[in-house]
Amino acid sequence: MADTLPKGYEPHDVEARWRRHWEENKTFTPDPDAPGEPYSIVIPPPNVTGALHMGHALNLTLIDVLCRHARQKGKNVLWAPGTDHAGIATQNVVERALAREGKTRQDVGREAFVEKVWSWRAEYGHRILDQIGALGASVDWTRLRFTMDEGLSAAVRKVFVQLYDQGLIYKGDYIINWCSRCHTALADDEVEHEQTRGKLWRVRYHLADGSGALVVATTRPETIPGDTAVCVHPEDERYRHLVGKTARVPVLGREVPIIADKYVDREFGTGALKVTPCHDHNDWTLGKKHNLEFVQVIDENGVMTAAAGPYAGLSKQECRERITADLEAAGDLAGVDDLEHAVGHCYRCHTVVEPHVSTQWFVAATRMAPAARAAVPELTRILPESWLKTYYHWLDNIRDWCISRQIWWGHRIPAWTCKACGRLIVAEEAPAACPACGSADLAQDEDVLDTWFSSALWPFSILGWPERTRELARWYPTAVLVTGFDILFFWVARMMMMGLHFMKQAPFRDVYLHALVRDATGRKMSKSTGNVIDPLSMIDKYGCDALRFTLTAFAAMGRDIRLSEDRIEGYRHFVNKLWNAARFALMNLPEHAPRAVSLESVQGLHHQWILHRLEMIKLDMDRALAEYRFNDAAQLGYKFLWNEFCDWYLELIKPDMGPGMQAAESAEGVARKETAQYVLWLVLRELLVLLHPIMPFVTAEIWQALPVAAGEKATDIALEPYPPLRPGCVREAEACRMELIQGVIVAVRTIKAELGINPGQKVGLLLHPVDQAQAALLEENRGLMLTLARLESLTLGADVHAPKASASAVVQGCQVIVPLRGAVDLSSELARLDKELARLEKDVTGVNKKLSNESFVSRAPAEVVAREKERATQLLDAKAKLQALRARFAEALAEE
RNA sequence: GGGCAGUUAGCUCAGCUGGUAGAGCACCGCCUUCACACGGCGGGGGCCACAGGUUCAAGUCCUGUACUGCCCA
Repeated sequence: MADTLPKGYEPHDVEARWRRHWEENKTFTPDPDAPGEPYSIVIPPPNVTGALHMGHALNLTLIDVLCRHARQKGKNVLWAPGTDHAGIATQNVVERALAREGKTRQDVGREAFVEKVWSWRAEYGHRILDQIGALGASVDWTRLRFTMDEGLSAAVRKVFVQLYDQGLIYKGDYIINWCSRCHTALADDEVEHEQTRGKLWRVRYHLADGSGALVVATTRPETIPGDTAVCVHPEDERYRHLVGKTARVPVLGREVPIIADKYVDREFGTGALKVTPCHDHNDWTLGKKHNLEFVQVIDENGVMTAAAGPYAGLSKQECRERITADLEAAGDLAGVDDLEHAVGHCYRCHTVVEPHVSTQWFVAATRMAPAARAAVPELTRILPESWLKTYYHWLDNIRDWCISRQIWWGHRIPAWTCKACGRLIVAEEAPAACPACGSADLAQDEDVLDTWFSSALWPFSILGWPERTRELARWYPTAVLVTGFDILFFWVARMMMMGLHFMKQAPFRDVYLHALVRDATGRKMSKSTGNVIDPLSMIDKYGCDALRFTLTAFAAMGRDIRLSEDRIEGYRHFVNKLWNAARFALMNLPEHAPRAVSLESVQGLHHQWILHRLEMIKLDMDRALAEYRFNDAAQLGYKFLWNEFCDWYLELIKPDMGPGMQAAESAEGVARKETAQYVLWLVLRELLVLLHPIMPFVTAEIWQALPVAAGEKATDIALEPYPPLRPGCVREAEACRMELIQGVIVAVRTIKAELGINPGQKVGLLLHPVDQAQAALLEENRGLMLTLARLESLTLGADVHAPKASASAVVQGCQVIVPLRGAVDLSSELARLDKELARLEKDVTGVNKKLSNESFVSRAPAEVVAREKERATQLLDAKAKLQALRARFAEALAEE
């Protein structure tokens, strides 16, 4: 007997030990010059000061499954880890910490503040990395990157300068989304629209010539001072006569033109729109188009400007209240309605976003998008395909990307203005003097870049670009990007643009978008709802492998995952099952690896069967993972281990193993035992390798406990190749024969259970086989049935007849008869037979209906018809036999 | 308003290219069988949202309806 394992699997020590082993041995650090097809994945970099949440756990688990599987397939795998500086989010965290000391970032100053963020990062930055390790992620820690690293920052500057020189980055006035709390611009997709209950005010605008008025509808009366036009639909009969006239802005009295544009929705409100170019995106477009005046009435703090006249100095909210009161007093408020409408919020702090005109930097995304669009699906596949349309739609309607942020934490924009002559200088390094006038009095742009700007370079910047490194040559483009669909725009599309532009190759062959992890009732997990399930406490409680298996098993393409703690607990049982199967194996294996036997010619139906099943699983699991069907891969492993390997195979080999069982100490008995040991050892080993990508720790632990050849040392399962295929072990016929044996065993168990016979009580069994071949098969495998059905005797042959008082069943045409004695409730057997007969009857009717359908027989494929006919024959045979048995039994009952 | 998903057992979900509806959990019996009670054996439970259509055959393909969710405006 080999080493033994503790009775229950205890993940803590095991996980810690293997983590250390893999890190110390640099197991997952690949050599760029090593052979093997390159396979690389970049980590979606988490926020450097963040903490691991369930979304990360899902993402990392799926990537890890792919990477470990790719290694098994002999690929040269690089999984590069790293973190993101997360500009706004990190700055907010540090600002909050300052606020606790009663200070603002302005109090400490820019330089000191940035220092503070760096020390914050030094203190908390390792937390998320440690958590990635705790999840078992097989990343290459030697290639850890951070978006603010010197190398990556240099890449950012180089990209910025090149794009600027190519005219793809420009500076300009534009209406952007402004968060007055974060005090910064936000990109379009950083604004979250939420249905909000608001009001729709109907305000009367008098015509300047005094000839009347028109009523305009607005959700934001505080912007009235900024109005520079009133707009109606050109075909709107109600207003057509007014176009070209002039209206007075209520309260302020300023005159503005009445214009016509098809943009106006005639159905909405009154069909007349007030135009405030500085405070609404669509109005901005209208203002540009119609050459309107641009009047800014709200500043970047949300306070009314001098241009707002009597309302100057008020907050937006105060202004709204005052102005509506004033309108009412003047009799120009025509009405107020409730309205449900979408209001933009900052995705970081949830403050209502204000459209705001200012000078910002932009990437000409409109010009870079076409290449990113054209790359899909030819160069890059997006999976599930349902996201294709969304990707196209976004790129087709893209606006230029605002990349400047008025914060301090991030890559400072590499642009300087000469204070002497006003010349703008864009350069990778700070220039010493102005190239135009020679002045050394240069001021660097105060803004930093959008975090996603550096993230967009991630697939090549972390490989060393712009240096022409071996890593870059070897691992770009990457094999697949695995990420959540929520950052398809933020990140994926932008990496596509940048990768195509700078590398001339799309950054990934595949993009696999996984679902969001939700709570058991389908709600998004969030701290405010208090429904988060913390992955680390789950690992602590149930083990990492249980969590990973759960996430993998639920990762069906295109669907959200509803997670609850008891699911994880459930899969812990699975981990434990594997553990105990291994314990059983160890108790029955020799000290050293069992002597090999030829698997292709192995004797014993149960061995042939399990080897056949193993071949099927290898093929199916490989295919499932190649197609990102993670849930199928998990399911295959689960069912094979539990329902085939444990439930049947381990039970079937017990007679081969044990002393006192059939395996006598004869030469034949020894041979049987050795065969069983070898097949058990081999199947378990290969099964461990198959499960390893999903459950790295428990499989590693069991693997090193299994016996190896004398003089050899246990290897690391993480380095094991995918089990080789053995076409010679594929045996459909034997698998079908095994099903007969299993069917007989189940029939006996069912009879016992339903007639109230204790499962442990041994009974006699009579079998009347359908033919000679079946008889031989049953005879050969009588030992299996004796043990698993718990029989005291087994008689089989064509001359076997059922005693009147016996329970019975039919399996593959074979009559299964259990003579009854003692205190057995006979009526329940009659009920059981009737139920079985009814079931058969239903099936017979169904098949007959098909077969009697003329067009089915003539039109369906011949093989389908043949299969149905075969089925009909079998059903009728079974029915006839069962009816005869029932008749005999009924007689017995009558004689009682 | 536009787009995309989803609707299958009490719950959570699988069902790829149409051919006998599945799993896990929950439930009901029985079992301290020498790997595992985090276990074993057996069992009940579904007009596959609704209405049409294509087909010999539809959970699966098409059209429409009704809810639910997400994204975009």
